[in-house]
Amino acid sequence: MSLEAEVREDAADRLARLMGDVDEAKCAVKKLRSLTRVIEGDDLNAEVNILKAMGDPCRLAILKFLREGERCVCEMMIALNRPQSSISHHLSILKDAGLIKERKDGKWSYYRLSDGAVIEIINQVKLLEDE
Amino acid sequence: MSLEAEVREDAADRLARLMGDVDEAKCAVKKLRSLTRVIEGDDLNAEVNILKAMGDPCRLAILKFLREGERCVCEMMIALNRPQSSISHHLSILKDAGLIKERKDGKWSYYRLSDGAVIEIINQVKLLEDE
DNA sequence: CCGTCATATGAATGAACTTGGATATGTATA
DNA sequence: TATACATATCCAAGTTCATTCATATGACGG
Repeated sequence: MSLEAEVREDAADRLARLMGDVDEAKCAVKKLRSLTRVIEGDDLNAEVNILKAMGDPCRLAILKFLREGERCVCEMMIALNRPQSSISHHLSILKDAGLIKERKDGKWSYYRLSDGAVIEIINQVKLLEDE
Repeated sequence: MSLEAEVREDAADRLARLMGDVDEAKCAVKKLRSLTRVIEGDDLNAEVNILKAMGDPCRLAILKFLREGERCVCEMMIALNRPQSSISHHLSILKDAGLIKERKDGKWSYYRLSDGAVIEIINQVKLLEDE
């Protein structure tokens, strides 16, 4: 039996003891695992990447800064008061996560939010924080 | 001059050169810094904590699991197939961030989402991911 | 082409985080 | 009071991540 299955078995045993009735417990385990499948049906990793990308002070500040519209790197350096390599690094993480889009124009790179959902997430987080 | 101020000065010089006009650049810098103040006016740290708490595969799965309602630790162990110490550890992070609430009943601890905003954030993240 | 400029990338360091086993805490039951 | 149990906390090890200096890339102007 795989290690993973053992872990499950252990937990299932607990539940059986908890519920008293073994058959009932088996049924409950079945239901729980079907929920697992629903959760894992989403691409958890992609979603985690988005949240991880937003979960950094510098990057969240960048996103908030971009609510106003398109901006270039040197403006962010001033507004956020960080070295260029830091801003550039964080921008690439945000871009990889699909949160922002880039437009190159000569020497300059301009960035903007890729979707209104980003603003919506920021707003909901603020709602949560205010409670 | 503080290191921080030097960084700003450096970036401001860049902008001045970029815009050609020093006075115009000073004005632009002023505007950028006022935006900074707006961004930092929010409690960035609290917001980052919320996003960081959500940005982990196990914790996001827990939150999705709790969409269905109140659950105890042993159910999460089965559904997410993780050792008890891991589930417990992640629950405490989610609780500290204010994302979930706890109810103790005898030996058992039950957890639930603390606010509908959590579900809303998860939905918006999924929207972003699907694009 | 050559130097300058805006931005990206590489590399090294240190801090923060996840993980899981071991142990502690606190509750119920006999 | 002693035991079993659910959950929390501790600890050590491995991993990921942010930071920033140094360097590379690629575009513009002379």
